[in-house]
Amino acid sequence: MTAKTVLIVDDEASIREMIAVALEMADYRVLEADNAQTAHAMVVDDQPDLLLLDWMMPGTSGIELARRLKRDTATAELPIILLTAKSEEDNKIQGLEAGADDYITKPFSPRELVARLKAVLRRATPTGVEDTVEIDGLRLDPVSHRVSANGEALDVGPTEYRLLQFFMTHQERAYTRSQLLDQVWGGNVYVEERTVDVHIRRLRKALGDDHQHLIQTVRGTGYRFSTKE
Amino acid sequence: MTAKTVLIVDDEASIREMIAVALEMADYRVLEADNAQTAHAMVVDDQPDLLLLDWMMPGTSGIELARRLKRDTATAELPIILLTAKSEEDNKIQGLEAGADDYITKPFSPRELVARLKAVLRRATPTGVEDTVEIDGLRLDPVSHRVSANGEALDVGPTEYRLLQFFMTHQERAYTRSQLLDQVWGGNVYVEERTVDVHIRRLRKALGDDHQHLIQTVRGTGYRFSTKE
DNA sequence: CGCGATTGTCACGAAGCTGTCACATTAGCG
DNA sequence: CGCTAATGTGACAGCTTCGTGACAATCGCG
Repeated sequence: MTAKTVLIVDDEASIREMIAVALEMADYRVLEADNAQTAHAMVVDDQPDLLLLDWMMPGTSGIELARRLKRDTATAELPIILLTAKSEEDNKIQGLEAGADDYITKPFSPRELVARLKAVLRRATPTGVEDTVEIDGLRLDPVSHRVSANGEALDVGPTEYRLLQFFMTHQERAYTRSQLLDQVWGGNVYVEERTVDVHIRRLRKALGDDHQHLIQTVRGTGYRFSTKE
Repeated sequence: MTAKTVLIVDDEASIREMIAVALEMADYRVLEADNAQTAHAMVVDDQPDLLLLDWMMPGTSGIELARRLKRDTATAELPIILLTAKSEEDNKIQGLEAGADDYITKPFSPRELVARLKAVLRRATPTGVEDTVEIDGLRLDPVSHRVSANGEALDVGPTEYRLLQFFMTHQERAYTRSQLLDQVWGGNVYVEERTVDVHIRRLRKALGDDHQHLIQTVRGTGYRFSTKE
């Protein structure tokens, strides 16, 4: 999973700092801006995944920025959480009307912040619907997160599961170790290429004698999933 | 009674907006999607109580989505109201055949929409009584709010009860801790994910040796309720 | 207010998973 | 047939995830 980027907009550096530390501990990438003008530019340039926006700021207020961003189709999808100093219920309504996805009143615990932020991001990025794949009696069901061979459950580790899922949805095509690392491990990990071999072996072992022929070695290149030959 | 959640699916933001405002005034929770793909994912993840579906959309059409949802047992119960631009009677027939519960032609007044929607929901949840579920000798009765195993009463705390109820009505599907927090604890609470683990353990303990195998750990992902294996 | 039940969090240990290495085996080639 | 590069395989240390008991805070109720 790639780290999400959060843009913090607040005119008080100390507050930004506090939030930034909390977010970095929770493995988010953090950007900062101290006014609406800069913030707008950064939203466009850096495309953060979420905006933490202070309500009260000199010049263009936070809510004004929120409204502007929601109006522009290019940025309308960006989830926004508004921060505000006091529990002013009136503002809350205005804030939500402006298109904010959540609303946190200061003071708040870093933990609460992170939790709310997770919730908003979770809702913003709906997980795609994946269909069950069945090939040659081998079945992978993403909904129940299970693998079975001719009805019998197979014990497959997390990485082997992802590897198999990738293969089953990309049959009949040879992949290099490097491509597999990109697709299955995720782009920016650094792992030895030979590691792929080890997981291929673990997967073959898990598949058992009946199905390991599906994972084929393409000498000098990599591996392929295929029912043929 | 908790607010009902309505998922609006339409590719035009202005229409969604109009409907959303009307529904929020009538105290419904509103979710939105602008294409069938996202909508499908949200139905699965967020489990809305009703689907407001536009007939014409780019890509997979609304009616196609309706058909798919009605075919899948997990989502077959979800009431669907189809929206359509003109009073095309042919479509109406097709729509009802696809499993839609009602059918509204644009333009419509917000009041009409809310009224129809209420009617459909009323029909869908008969007197608000949920059925008792019994699986593998384990029985959960929402009326008496009790759990029993092979006739013998089990001592289950409130949270464990809700957790079990959710699981028993959503078998064979792996859920992340995050999803469980959304579904069982409610969307906007902030709780540590590991808390789920603790309640899972309490539930397992309460179920006793005979039934705790029903709650399965999906390593690296979350948990699943299943009778198999 | 006082009491038991419930809840969320933590710390710790167990269990499982991961990446890497060293060495065995194999395929391909002249 | 012998050589070399590529791949298979078993072992293992380090790390992550999960289960579990304890505990303090809070809730519900008399």
